[in-house]
Amino acid sequence: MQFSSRFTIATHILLCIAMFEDSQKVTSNFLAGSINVNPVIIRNILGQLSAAGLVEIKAGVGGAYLARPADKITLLDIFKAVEREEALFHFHENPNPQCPVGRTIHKVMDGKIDTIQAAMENEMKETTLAEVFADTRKIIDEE
Amino acid sequence: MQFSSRFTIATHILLCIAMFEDSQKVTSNFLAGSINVNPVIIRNILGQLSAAGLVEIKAGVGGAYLARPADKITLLDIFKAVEREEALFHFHENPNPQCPVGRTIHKVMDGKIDTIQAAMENEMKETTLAEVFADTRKIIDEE
DNA sequence: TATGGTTGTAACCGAAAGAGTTACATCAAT
DNA sequence: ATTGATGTAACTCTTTCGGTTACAACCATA
Repeated sequence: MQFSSRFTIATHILLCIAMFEDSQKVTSNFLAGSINVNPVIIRNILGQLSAAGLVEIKAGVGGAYLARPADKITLLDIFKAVEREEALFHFHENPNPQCPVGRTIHKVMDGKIDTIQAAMENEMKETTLAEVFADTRKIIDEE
Repeated sequence: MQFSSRFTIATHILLCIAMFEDSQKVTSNFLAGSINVNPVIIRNILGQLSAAGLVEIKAGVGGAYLARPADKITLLDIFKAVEREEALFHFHENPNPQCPVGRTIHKVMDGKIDTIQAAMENEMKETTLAEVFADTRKIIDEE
């Protein structure tokens, strides 16, 4: 299993907006060109980012803008905006209650799974879009 | 996206083996009864656990046994045994190299993604089968 | 107010993977 | 040889992702 590419595409979108929103209108077609996917995919992800309050989109006239400063957007915000809301692990639903292991497995494992998921999310919370943007800017300036 | 239920099923399998291997022959049919899925699914996962060196299976006569002590098996061992080997995040493949963001996004994000994945795996490494087994035993004894 | 560039979405398609099942060859102790 | 297991191939069904076309709705502005 893998997370969908929506997370990296969404990050790419936000970086492009941060980089270009002051100098030009950032449309789904413009983003599609940079990311190299179909504009509809961009519009769908952009819609998710908008619903999550990370970007503002000008309907009709076009263009996407950050809805709050880049240092107030973490990778976890991006991740939660584009990944379906659900538990990280799919638990087998119907263990046999007549087996001692079967009727206790959920009690024992649910907490472990939560801890594992929390470890991942805490790590994502550590990095902001502003940091990623600074890294990007640095590499570009060194070229 | 979600991890498949193979991880929780595999953990369930190993707990059953730890619980019952001394008192009875633990076959795929027995396990299928406790987990409440088709025996073929058990055999496939058991095969993965065997390939990873976590269990030994007696062909012909039948029965599965832990290949090493439960305190030497971590949740990460189980996870890696049953999940396809690959990166956690699916990165969009072909960002446009003519866009400054497009040509730097991999350099910037690859490391972040590795760190996130490592955070999850480190957390999984913290818990052993022996601990999960002890928790299970404790709940059963309190019933 | 008509135009034109955008966004928002519905409706598809194909590929891949998970979950489940049946069927059967193979194995090894008795 | 029999018997109860395992190993595995083959198939179905469902869901999701990634991709695409098509088109309605939107709105600044000419």
